[in-house]
Amino acid sequence: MARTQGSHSDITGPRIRAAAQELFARHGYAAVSMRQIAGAVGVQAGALYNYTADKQSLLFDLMQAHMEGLLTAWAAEDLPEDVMGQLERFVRFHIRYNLERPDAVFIAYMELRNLTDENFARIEERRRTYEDQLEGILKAGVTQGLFQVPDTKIAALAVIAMLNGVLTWYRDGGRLSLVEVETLYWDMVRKSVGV
Amino acid sequence: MARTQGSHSDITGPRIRAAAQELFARHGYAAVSMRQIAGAVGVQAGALYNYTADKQSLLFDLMQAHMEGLLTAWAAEDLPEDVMGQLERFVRFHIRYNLERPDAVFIAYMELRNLTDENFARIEERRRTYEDQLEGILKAGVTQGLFQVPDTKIAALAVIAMLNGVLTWYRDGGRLSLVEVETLYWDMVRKSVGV
DNA sequence: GTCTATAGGGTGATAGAC
DNA sequence: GTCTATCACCCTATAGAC
Repeated sequence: MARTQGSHSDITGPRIRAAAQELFARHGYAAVSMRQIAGAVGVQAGALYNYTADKQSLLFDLMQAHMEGLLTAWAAEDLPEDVMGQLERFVRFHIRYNLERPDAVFIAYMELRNLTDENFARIEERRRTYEDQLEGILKAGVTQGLFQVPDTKIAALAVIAMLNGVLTWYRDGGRLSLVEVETLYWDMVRKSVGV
Repeated sequence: MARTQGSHSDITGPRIRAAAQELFARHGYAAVSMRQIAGAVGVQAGALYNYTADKQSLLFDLMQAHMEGLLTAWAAEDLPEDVMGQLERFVRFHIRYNLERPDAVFIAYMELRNLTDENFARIEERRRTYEDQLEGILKAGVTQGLFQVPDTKIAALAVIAMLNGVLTWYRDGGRLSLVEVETLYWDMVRKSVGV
């Protein structure tokens, strides 16, 4: 069957999501118009509505896809037996995964208040599930007497906040390589949960 | 001299800044209109322009005032002689000061990309000055052999990012008191810079 | 599937009356 | 100092031609 003129359904959708992700990350969801997104893709604004119900769905789909990707990638990690090794794996995984997709991470943290209540609850549940992965490691370490952590929930939040901070300053080709950054943060995390 | 009817210059200005701060923190700068701010204050939109040149100045003034207040308050702290005591003071000061004005802190971290280039540079300089306060303590501790910190710049950023994380979950009247939170974080920071 | 055109309603900022 | 009215423009989302 011959292609209809101007028909690009298989590539326009991904290009819209890519353009929206970059623009939302740079300027913020509320500051970006559907016309800007369309312009970045090279179509008219009306064409966007063949791929998304509305602007809110575009934001939610990006955040949802990011959280699912994060959880799936962590679940696919082949973890070592020892808890200390698991914690190191988490630290390195988190830094590396987030630095590889800074726009998606930025949106996931900055645009929560632009979600509808229902969408917010769904993203929040995914985020909590991720935090629980780290807290589980900390709890196991406490049980085994390896870690000295008075409050595993707060410690998990503190570690993730610290690791997320990398995104605000890391630049490719900067003073430190990715592995050096991982190692610096792993050193701080390891000591912060120790005796 | 008798008051002109409807003249409230001495109180309307602060009320506009307070309303803008709350609305910017809750919904984001780009999502809040001058009409919304005026409505919260109880005036018409045109009246706002007796107090601010434009919307951008309103945002910048809030951020600038916050950064100056933060630096001034830290400078006023009566620091102990020992470096370990100084680090503890910084941790407790940062958590307490920020939790007392969550809206201002939220704006200072979330709305940087809505500043003009010139305004961004001025805020960024203030932020860097604050980070330098912490890095100075870490450097002194390394010199004295009290701290084991391979990279004081990264460590300062990591500690501040960790402490800022408190803002995302702390609620008045929650499971932990302010002092308990301070102590939990101080425990983690102390260990993370130790040997 | 994309286009043009448009509905219906916002936006920041200003002018001039009081 | 605040008001009302307005300018010039932008917004999301939809309808119907091609």
